[in-house]
Amino acid sequence: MLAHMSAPPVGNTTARPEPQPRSGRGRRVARASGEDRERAIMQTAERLLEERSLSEISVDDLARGAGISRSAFYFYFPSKDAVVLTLVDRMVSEAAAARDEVSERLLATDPLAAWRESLRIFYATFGAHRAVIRAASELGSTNAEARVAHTQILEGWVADVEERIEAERERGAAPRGAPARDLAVALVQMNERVLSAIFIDEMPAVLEENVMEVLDHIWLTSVYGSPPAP
Amino acid sequence: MLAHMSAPPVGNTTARPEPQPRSGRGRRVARASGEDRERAIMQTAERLLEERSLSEISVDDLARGAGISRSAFYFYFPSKDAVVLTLVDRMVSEAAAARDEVSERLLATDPLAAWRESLRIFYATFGAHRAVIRAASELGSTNAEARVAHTQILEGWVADVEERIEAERERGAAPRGAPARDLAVALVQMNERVLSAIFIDEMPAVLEENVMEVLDHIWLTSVYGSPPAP
DNA sequence: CACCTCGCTCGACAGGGTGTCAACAAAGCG
DNA sequence: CGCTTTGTTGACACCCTGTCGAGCGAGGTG
Repeated sequence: MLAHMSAPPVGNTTARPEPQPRSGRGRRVARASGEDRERAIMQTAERLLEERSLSEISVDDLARGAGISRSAFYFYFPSKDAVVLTLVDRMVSEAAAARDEVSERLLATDPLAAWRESLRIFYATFGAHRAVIRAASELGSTNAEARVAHTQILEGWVADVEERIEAERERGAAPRGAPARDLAVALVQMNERVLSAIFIDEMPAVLEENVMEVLDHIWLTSVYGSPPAP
Repeated sequence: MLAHMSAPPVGNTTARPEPQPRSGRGRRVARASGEDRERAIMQTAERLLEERSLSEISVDDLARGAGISRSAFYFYFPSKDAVVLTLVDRMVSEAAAARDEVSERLLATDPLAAWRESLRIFYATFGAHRAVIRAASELGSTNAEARVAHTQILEGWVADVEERIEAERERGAAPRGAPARDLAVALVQMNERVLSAIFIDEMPAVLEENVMEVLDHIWLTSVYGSPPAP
């Protein structure tokens, strides 16, 4: 394996001589003023990402933005990528919390509303951090750790959706058609793709004012409907 | 705009002092043995991309693989990215030709079969060049020209799908539901995402043996079906 | 045949980015 | 007060990219 890629893997905290116990991705243990600097770095990152893409931002930019030297940056994060990963973590946790709340509230009483509400949760949460979404999708193509995280996140959503589909089939509300797991994967991936296209200002994209209607339509018809006979 | 990104934009052929007339993306006008070298570079690229990601391949690797020096490489292509773009062009043309053939043959007589066949075309064509797909998706996140090309390609497919949906609605075979254009965008993007996940060995992914069934299902239910009443 | 153009090749260079290190400063703390 | 922890820094060693001027060799031209 080559080790000289332009965006090297991050976070193999184990193989690094750490003077202090660290949690997760190179974040220092909570202590004193260093917390401020760390926050400053993350804020700078989020701010710069609103203007340019991740590959157009250097460690130096991040450091200067936070008022420290480039080398000092490495005291707080092992790499530029690690900063983005932290930003993404935060955003994903936010979405997970909101989704759990919806499941709790609607799943048993009104499944159709639960589908719709869940879709709206992701739209709202991720729509509020478009710069982070853009960076995350960029990261996925170069950074192995990012891909692992991405996999875990999707896997969680897929499992949740699969379970709901099975439940609807169980109670006779949805027909047994395509394999539930694979249907779930496809729908989750569609969501991801459709929403990020909108957030990243890709073209073509679904008109933002129609996106919830369209996603509702595809999810509900494919879960509850059967294809036409030939 | 900063110009010091690690993967700089390519192909602005206009702003470059070209000694010879060039067509498209820095490709030389057809002539002598240079053609061989150019092919050698492309072959090397496709071969190396089977093993490592685009960012792990340097211009030097490509040049050495083709038996020339790094500087000589720049005689043939303005950048690493341009090589990939050329590879992608080739693949997309292939898919376009196949799709046109299907439209011609099935669209008027058997619309349902036309949907199914079209899905299979993309699966087969792109599945045959997985390394290129991987590289293309990596390129999209850093290279502006790649994004433009991507947009044009998708826009073409979307227009085609939208037209077919409208036609089915016109003749009363499909219900008028979600806006046809937006439905088309969402479905095309889903395809792209689901298939590349499979080809790139992402996880989670739809099981490859189920993918056609699942895509058929989602396309047909969402085009021909109506969502359940609350 | 001599010449010259032109396609092609190369080494060297300049510039930018990354990650690491040893050394230094300042702030607790026993 | 000395020692450790927490920050901070400049310098260094690399890697990669894109450009340039100079050179080489084969084919056409006079």
